[in-house]
Amino acid sequence: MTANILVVEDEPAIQELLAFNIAQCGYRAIEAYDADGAWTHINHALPDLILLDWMLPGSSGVELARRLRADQRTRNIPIIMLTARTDERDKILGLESGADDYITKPFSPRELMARIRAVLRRRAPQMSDETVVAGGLELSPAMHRINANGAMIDLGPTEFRLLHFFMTHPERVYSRSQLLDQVWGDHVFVEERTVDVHIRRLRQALEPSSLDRLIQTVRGSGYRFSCN
Amino acid sequence: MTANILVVEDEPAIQELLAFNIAQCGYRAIEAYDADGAWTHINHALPDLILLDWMLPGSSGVELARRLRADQRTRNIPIIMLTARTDERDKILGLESGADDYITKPFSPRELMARIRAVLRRRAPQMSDETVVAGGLELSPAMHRINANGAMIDLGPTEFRLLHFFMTHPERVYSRSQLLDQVWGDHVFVEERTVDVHIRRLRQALEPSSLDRLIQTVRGSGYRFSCN
DNA sequence: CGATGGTATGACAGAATTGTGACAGTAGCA
DNA sequence: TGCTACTGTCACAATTCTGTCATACCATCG
Repeated sequence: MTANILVVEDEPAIQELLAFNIAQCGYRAIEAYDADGAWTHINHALPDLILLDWMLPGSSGVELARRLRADQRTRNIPIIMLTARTDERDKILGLESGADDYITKPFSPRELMARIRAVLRRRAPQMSDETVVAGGLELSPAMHRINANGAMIDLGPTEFRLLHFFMTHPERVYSRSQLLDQVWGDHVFVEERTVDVHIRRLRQALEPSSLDRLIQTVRGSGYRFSCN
Repeated sequence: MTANILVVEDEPAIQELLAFNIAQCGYRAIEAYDADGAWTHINHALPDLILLDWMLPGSSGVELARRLRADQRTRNIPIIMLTARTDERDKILGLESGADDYITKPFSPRELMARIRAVLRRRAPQMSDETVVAGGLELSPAMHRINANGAMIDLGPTEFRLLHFFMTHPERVYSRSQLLDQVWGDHVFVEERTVDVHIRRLRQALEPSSLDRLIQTVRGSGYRFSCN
């Protein structure tokens, strides 16, 4: 899973340092030098994480962070703020504006990478765009479409993610809490029984195609998507 | 399975609330009221998770966290920090000192338990997930499935655990009380005869594949799973 | 051969787990 | 702003699982 990290930083030297460390860790760094450049990149492809400098030419990093939080598409992208000062007020402002974490320059690359990993680990896994085929179903994340033996099936966002997870992890039993972690994200706090309800809704949607038995209950353990 | 959670909290009311919720979730709460008490418990038996209050009499929670991280034995025990303040700076400090997660009072028990589960799950991925093969049977804990010469066998939770134990401990006789300890857990109180009933149910499930003779009765001693 | 102690089996009620329909709050959208 | 669709939760129904008996069965031994 190579995550794309958008680095918004106007100083080339630091930009380069960050890019080097990020690449070292197996992630891909995308460079932006101001808020406008950042938006361009974001509109082109949503990054998995944004490393955002507090001081930017034009509009500040905090402002960009606010804009990111206001937009539905970018709302859930984690942000780590970078600042040159140790000014405490900056920390408060940065975190209030929606940043997930915060680090001051000069920082040790090791600490930064540790935080990046922590933030990435915490976020809900991203769904790839590849079409998945399993058990007579064809699911295309890009088009948000499901083809069941020629019939189209419409699902809500949650059921869609749930089915996508099952289709990419077939034949294996997942407990309710594992499903919550994988499909809802491990920072969400909902009742475990909520999973049951969504399983039911998913089965209900698959029923017209007689594919509802693909999702099996394993009493005492959880649920399983089985192609047999 | 039942994880021990050390709760380091000086306020009895909160201690009790935490203990109640932890017990509710099936974990065991161990109580400590200060850093020294915590060390005593830790030296006695390593907990699976530590719930640590930020404000403690004597040395602070952060200090205890640092000490835990410095010690080889306790380095890998996950820590969740509790704090009364909503000051984001504490969050930074807490995470820097080695905590795995962080929660502010007042917290919802549900959120706290969700985090506990998440942390425990991250740290301890399923242990014996490996497929076991013995006596013409193939048992996969991950899929919660049993393959008997191509035929799928469905078992209830108890029979599944029983068969899993037998397959991982073949050719040896176990008494009823040993089986109760190993399969049911050594804290439950059930009649020894109950084992007979579950043995029968297991044999019944294996019968269609003519594999019921794998489980042999040793009169006066117990039962044995034999591959011959 | 019958007595004896241990084991197998079928039935059953209570416990535990899961399925289901309803509902209110919320978020997205026009 | 109002409308629509989606979510999470609950209460209750339906199902399955468990532990315990009572009884039938069997090996062993006097």
